[in-house]
This record gives sequence, structure tokens and C-alpha cells, in this order.
Amino acid sequence: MSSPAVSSRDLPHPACDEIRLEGVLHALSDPMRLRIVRELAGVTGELSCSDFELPVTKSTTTHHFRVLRESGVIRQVYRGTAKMNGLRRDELDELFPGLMAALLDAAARQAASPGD
Amino acid sequence: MSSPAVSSRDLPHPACDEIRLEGVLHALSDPMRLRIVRELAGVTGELSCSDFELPVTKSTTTHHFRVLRESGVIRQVYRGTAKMNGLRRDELDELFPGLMAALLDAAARQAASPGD
DNA sequence: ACCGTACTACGATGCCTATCGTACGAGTCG
DNA sequence: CGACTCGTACGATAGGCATCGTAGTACGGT
Repeated sequence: MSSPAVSSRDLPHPACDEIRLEGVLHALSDPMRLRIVRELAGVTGELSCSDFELPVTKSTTTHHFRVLRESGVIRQVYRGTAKMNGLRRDELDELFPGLMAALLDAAARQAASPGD
Repeated sequence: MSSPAVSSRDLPHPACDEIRLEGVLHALSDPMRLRIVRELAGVTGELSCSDFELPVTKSTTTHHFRVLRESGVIRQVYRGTAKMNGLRRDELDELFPGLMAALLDAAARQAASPGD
């Protein structure tokens, strides 16, 4: 099968009105998580956790994805053995218009700056 | 005297190219500091540390202002016994265009939302 | 010189968190 | 069923941090 069905085990996500700006900023203030979010923003579909090549162990990776999900930045769903991740872009844009765009642009600028 | 001179004791500030996005986000991910920044953004001039009425002790207030300064979000200068604080808005705008505007707008929306 | 105000320095405390390793559960494929 | 992959859970560890209280420094005014 090329596209396994969504598994029954689903994960808790905060509702839109439970997403706190402080939580989002805290989630993005970690270099590893900012990197994950930038990568997610750069593709159209979803990415599995193992699509990321991060310089940390799998346990730590799991931890970072959970922080992102619990802060409301990403949405996660099981598809087979894989756990697919997607930015909650639409919801965040409605909650905080222009914020994600400005953040992603800022991250891109910093990554392109000579100091990097 | 209505406007005492700037004191000789000056404080270390990061240069523009030393300001890290992660550091700025971390600084703003604390409710107390976000509140300080929002207040600073709402006035034209500078504010002394004691102009803020925060529900923490002065030691803790000092700590928060230092975090904001060391992350590059605010500029601090002694004027007499007072320590004046101002947003580094121009520099941040050049570094990360639109970021502060989006952040302040997001904070304002959250503060105006029913959940608050 | 003295006092009061504004802010700091330092130590303590309790909590949070980024990281790891190992052991385990869920699903897919042979 | 059995092997393999993906991701989780749990415990440990080390470091960071928000908070406080107390003692101290710098400056301005009397």
C-alpha cells in the first residue's frame, strides 16, 4: 500500500483558543525545533519524524516533536508506523496574522547571514 | 535638574550581528518579559525600571531586564539613579523586518481575546 | 555629611528541560 | 509467526532559570 490509513491511536492537540503566544515562542526558541519548523514550512505535504536528520538521538527528537505539538505549532498523526508532521499554518495565521511569515523570514535571514 | 546626564557606568549590549533569533524568542517567551516589551512599545520615549508595576520583587525585575538586554531586545542606560529602558526597534526591524510588528500584534490579539 | 531612592550582587531554592540509553509497543512485510 | 522499522515510555543526569531575600553600591538632594 502506498498510503496507509490513519491509525486509531491519535494524539492530543491544543485547540486554537488554547494556543498561547508564549508557548509558541518558547517552542521556537530552541534551535532544533526552529530547524524542524523551517524544514516543515519548506515542503507542501507532511514529513515523518524520520525524514529529519537531526544531530540528536531518537528519544530527544520525540521530545522536540511533542513540545511543538503541545504548543500548537504542528499537527501530528500516525500513518502506519510513521508519524506524519505538518505545520498548523492556517490556524496560526488566523490566530496571529503574519507571525509565522515574519518568524520564518527572520529565521531565513539569520541562516543566510555571514555569521552563519 | 529635569534630565540628569547619562552616567559613566554603561552596560554591555550585543551588537546587531550578535543578536540571535532564538535568543529574542526565548526572551519574549516569558509572560513577564513580554509584558515589559509590550509596555515599552506603547510609549514613545524610555521608561525606567521602576515605571513598571510587576507582580515580582525588584531582584526578579532586574533579572528580566537583563535577559531582555542581553538578548538584544532592549537598550538600557543609566540616567542618574534611574536605569532607562528602550526597545531596540530600529535595529530589530532591520535585522528581522516585520517581526516585532507581528509579535506585538499577536500579543495584543491574545490580550484582547475572550480567554484573557 | 547624611539620607533616601534606584538598582545590583549573591546565594538559595525548586522547577523545568535538553539530552541520553535502554526497554517496549504498534505496524508492515516476508 | 518472525523480523524489522518507527516511534514511545521511563529513568537518569546535568544544566538552566524564575523567584526570593538580604546586603550592598551609585547617585541625587538636603
